[in-house]
Amino acid sequence: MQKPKIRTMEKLSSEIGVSRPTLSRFFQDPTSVRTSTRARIENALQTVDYVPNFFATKMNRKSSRLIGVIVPQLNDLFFTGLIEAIETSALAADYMVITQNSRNDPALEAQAVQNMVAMGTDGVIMAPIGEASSIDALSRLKQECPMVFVDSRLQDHFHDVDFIGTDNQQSIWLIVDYLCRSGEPPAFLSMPNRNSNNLERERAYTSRMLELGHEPMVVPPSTTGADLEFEEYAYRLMDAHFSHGNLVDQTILCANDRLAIGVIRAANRHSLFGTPGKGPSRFRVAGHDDYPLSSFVYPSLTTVTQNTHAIAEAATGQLLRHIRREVRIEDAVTLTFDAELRLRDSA
Amino acid sequence: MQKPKIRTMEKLSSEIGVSRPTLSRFFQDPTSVRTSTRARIENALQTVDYVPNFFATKMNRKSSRLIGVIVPQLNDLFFTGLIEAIETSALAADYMVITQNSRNDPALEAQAVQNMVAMGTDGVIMAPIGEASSIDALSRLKQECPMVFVDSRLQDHFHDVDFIGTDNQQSIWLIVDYLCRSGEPPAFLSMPNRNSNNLERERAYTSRMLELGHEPMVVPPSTTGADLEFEEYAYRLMDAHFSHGNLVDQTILCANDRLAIGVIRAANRHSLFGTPGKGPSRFRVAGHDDYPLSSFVYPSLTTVTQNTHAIAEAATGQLLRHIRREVRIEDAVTLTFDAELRLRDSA
DNA sequence: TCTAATATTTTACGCGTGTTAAGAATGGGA
DNA sequence: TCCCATTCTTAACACGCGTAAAATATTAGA
Repeated sequence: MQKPKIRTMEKLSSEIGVSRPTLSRFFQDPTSVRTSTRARIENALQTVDYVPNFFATKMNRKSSRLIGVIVPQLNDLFFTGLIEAIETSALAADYMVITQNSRNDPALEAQAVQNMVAMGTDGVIMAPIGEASSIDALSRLKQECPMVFVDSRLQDHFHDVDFIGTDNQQSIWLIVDYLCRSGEPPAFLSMPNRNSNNLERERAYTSRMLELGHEPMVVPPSTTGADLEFEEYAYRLMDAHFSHGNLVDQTILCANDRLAIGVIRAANRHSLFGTPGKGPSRFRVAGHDDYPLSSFVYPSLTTVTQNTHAIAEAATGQLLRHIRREVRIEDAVTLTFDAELRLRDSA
Repeated sequence: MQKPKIRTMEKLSSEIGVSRPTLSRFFQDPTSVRTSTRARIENALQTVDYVPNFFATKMNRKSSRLIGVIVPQLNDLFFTGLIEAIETSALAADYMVITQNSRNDPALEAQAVQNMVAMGTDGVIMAPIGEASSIDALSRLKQECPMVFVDSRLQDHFHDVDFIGTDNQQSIWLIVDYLCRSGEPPAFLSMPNRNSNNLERERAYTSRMLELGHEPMVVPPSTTGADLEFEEYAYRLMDAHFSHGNLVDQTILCANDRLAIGVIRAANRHSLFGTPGKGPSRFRVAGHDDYPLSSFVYPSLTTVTQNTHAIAEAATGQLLRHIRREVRIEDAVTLTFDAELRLRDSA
């Protein structure tokens, strides 16, 4: 019942009766050997247990056929969606994906980068932590293999690195305009951490509000709780405000949907979405990203979409072009996808 | 500004003036070389760019110091939480974690398993797809290195493999008892796919209902939509029921929180949670798992906890004991954690 | 200053596969 | 049947580092 285990290609070759180099070529590309030989090998493989040693195959090779993906956290469905989509594209191009989680820790991010270098990845797709990222580690990676930023970018460095993400100005203007024409001009709630999305969205909010003749109002971020999940952070912050009667008539535009989900919970706790007999409420919330669960909260969240799938595909495509040297590094590309309005019930 | 790049330990050794084997020992354990030598090496490393080749270091070594983790999907915060916790424990024991996503596809799962064998992982923690899992691939893995099942187990095989998860009988009884004593006995909504959790929970529900003298009622699963996310699946299914006036007075116990979140959306759409002026509603929902977002939906979800952190730690600990041969394979362990009730507003 | 213990170097081989070059075998078409 | 283009075998080297044994250097203690 147990198939005999063969541990090296050498033994396998003597077992089958073909030479080792032929086997080597077979495993890299089965069509590169004659049909009859291939059949012989494939038949033999049915009867034995043999798996080529991963490390040995990657050792003496010009290309590792490995693509690295580094994300700042895994407990976020935006990033997991991104990873899955990247994997799909990469697999289609016959690349294996190695994922590393930097956990919002610059040291871990640097470590992840070093692992990529050590594994000789052909390219890396990276969602950087933000301004805390180690410039040193990233520049080392950059000169080692092609890389592409997704989701967020580093503000003052790496202008020669591609970026694929959402056009925050377009998306924020879209939602700000909608909110302003449908009710009270919104206040803005930003993320506790500082990455480019946060800054760009806040800036876009402020400038658009001014253009529309409204006074921008940014909810002061809490100094504590930066280690919390977004939902919990926003919940606590807004719960405190509501408890003091602050912001209860406001429209709140959140830097992302996960914050908005926390705000909605706080608002529900304080019955801000209309108490029976007290007439329609004026409190509204809107988000940004179209998080997978945004349509499941109550009231369902009005937001603007972030096209995870398109971003992942574009990032992988651009990286592959770099790997194939079909594009020069000098021509750094910034590819952003337009957001669409998702009108639901929260605003 | 650019540090000179050294690509091999050989060159680095001649650069620094220590022998290569000494360097090799230094990288494996800095304390294994003399303090003065270590200082010399560490100083030199400041001035050059060198990172040991990952593959070469793993090649000729008895232990790869790699732990594999295979999950059936990434777009689920339960699994991402599990992965993060496993990584924490593994990192503390100086192991690196390689994660693979089987995407609920038996072929991909088999491929993932094969990758683990190819990389010579010292052990694998695996959340199997379920009954569709490839028995062949898994048994090959089992005889190659220690493995541990988490979350779900394979019903009719691998009784000699450890399992760490939640005690479904205890958890379901807990929630069934609560629901029965606080209102109408619940109906049961199960997952579209078939893994051990699904079956165990449904069985526990049925048996407990009978014990309590109630008629069990399992909502017939939809034949379509098995490829949907749980929330969407449950939403569509229940929306159809509610549209026909079915189940609108029921208490629904869901096999997991993600289903419950979909049910809540459907219920909200049909105003099942009490319309102003129509008196309190009888419709209730409860879930299972305490999904990170369950307290953020409205009404917040009553559920039973699944202790992700404890499961991850126990699984890693058990795997490490196997790796260190501190425990024999014959003594397969089933370690389950008791659930606790999380009473919220939905039931 | 000498000895013993410890630390390091030298030397050598091994890991499993990629890769190349030269020659041998094979197969298809004229 | 013969020739040529494929395909294969053989042989050898390469990859970057782990590891072991023996030789040498360093250090501590007397």
